Amino acid sequence: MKRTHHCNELRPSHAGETATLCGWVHSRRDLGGVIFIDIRDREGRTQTVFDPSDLAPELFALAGSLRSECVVSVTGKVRARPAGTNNPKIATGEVEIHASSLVVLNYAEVLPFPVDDPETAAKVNEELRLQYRYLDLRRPEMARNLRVRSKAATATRVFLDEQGFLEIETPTLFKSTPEGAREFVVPSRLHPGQFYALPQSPQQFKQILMVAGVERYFQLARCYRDEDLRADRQPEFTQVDIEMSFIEREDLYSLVEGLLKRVWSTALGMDIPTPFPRISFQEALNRFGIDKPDTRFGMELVDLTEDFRASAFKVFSGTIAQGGVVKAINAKGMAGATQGQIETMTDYAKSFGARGLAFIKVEKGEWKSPIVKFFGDVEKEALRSKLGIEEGDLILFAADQWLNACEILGKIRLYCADILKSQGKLVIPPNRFNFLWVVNFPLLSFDKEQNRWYSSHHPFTAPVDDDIPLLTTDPKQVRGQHYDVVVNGVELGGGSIRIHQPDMQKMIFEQILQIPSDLVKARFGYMLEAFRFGCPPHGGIALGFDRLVAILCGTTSIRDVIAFPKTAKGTCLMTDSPASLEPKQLRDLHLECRVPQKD
RNA sequence: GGGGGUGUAGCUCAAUUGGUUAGAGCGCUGCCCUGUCACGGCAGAGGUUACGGGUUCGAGCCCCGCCACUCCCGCCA
Repeated sequence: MKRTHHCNELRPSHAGETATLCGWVHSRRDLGGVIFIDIRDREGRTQTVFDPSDLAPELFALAGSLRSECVVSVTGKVRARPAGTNNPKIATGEVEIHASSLVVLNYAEVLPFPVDDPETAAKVNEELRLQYRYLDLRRPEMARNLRVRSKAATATRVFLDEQGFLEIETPTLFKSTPEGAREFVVPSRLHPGQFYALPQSPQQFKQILMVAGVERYFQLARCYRDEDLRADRQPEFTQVDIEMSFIEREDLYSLVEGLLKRVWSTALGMDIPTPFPRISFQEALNRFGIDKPDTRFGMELVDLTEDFRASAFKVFSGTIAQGGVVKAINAKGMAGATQGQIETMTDYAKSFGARGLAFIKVEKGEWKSPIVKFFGDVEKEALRSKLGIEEGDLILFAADQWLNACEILGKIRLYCADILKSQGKLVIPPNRFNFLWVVNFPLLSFDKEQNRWYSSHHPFTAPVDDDIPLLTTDPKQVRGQHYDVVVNGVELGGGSIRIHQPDMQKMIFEQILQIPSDLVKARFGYMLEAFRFGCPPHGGIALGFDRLVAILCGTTSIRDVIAFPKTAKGTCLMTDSPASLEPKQLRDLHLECRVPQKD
């Protein structure tokens, strides 16, 4: 049975050699007199031929009894195929194995769905694919995704090792830190009534490792968040977690640029240009209406506030008088938008608290709009020149406070792009990767309901040095030393330079975030204490590894790049988890369930 | 927690306004076939229309409930 070659290896130069292939029956073509069986393994597939004229009848019958996905070992002489019978579709298409022996290592029952035909298999209900994940993963596209993931992980480790980083594991049994994401909780048998929590990220450990003098740490860290799922969010996911001492922001940018350059080159053979453009949070919102802009297409937001400050159209001028702004985008080629599409966009606007959505359709040389009659000639001319209005355009307006107006149009911009893509009017090459850094986020945001400030990112983020005096006088204006790396409108990761002075950290916790002193001590006391014993300045980043691999693989769902993902309700259809416990297990854990146990 | 979509043969899908025995392709089973590679030909089996109620002379289709999958909002420091 010993395998001599894999199924993507044999070429005409091997003719005359005896070879043994092991793998799955990909397809069987029984012509009555001669049987062709394609053997598939992880690398590819190779045709074998069973010819009754030189085979024992039992062996020929055995070949005839095979069906799809049986596991076999076939031995025979490699030979060039007869003239005119080459198969140019596969790499081994010029040769075949003239079988002299066949061992059936295992039979396969009829499969619940086909794995041999990519077009059919790709359309199979995901529920079924998840239930029989081991079959789904046999499909070449899924096998390729696993391989890309492995390549990306290895490239990451090699690159960071070259850069002097140590890979260090941190605990997955941690404790609850109620800020941030909801946590998965693990009961303790040895400590009745006490619980571990699975970490939402190794944030605190990696900072402690800097205090420990590690200087350069990384980990492909599994993280856990008990929040609702999305196509790009799973309850357990993997981060490339990085932390470095004695650095400033620029040091980290160039490290991550080098890392991503290496990953793209290893996984896709592509050179991505570095350094990445930098854009401030302010500019990202002003131009794209979102803090993770997709810059692969234009349709940028245009500010019209000054043009409408004195407008007769009170909806605009009134908003401006109250400190708001008027902005617009030009969705080129969307004048034919349907009533339903306009309504969807209006609903977006309303979900942000706007009263409605103003628009102009430019059709047959006319500006069709419920509001254009309120505009003066100067205003119309400003629109025409600033927005570059032409036949077939759809202009969409937002008049609101700055952030709201930006976010409304940002949402609509992406919606319009999707429509234009589906109509073929906007074409984005699949190998286009627009990386950029978004920087200078506000350190703090205000929670109106609770009447207090909270960290935009997390409470360990250092303020920009120049803004430190503003912490007590004008917190809103304080910029954080936080950065996000974005590609094609996807937030790939984020991080920051951390606070390394214990006094500053304590001040942020207690005075700015208004966390009571005793709570700070209970939750973060060990950290503040650590900082007092010689903490180097440090910073880091966490990259969403699943998202990164999904982008490399050209898919929008990270389920396609995770071997055994959870469903949208957080269950595993293959293993049927989560599941109930035996009463004894509950007793051992000192737990009582108030919900009837499902079997 | 909220909103949208889907659920019909093993798989992918169809089924006019609520109307006869729920169809097709692939797969599967049997027979035939010595150069196929989406092999081909002939024949055949296969259905609790997710599930539970209701309306109706009659429900795959309409109504109510429920389950699963999925997308989005909230949520994800």
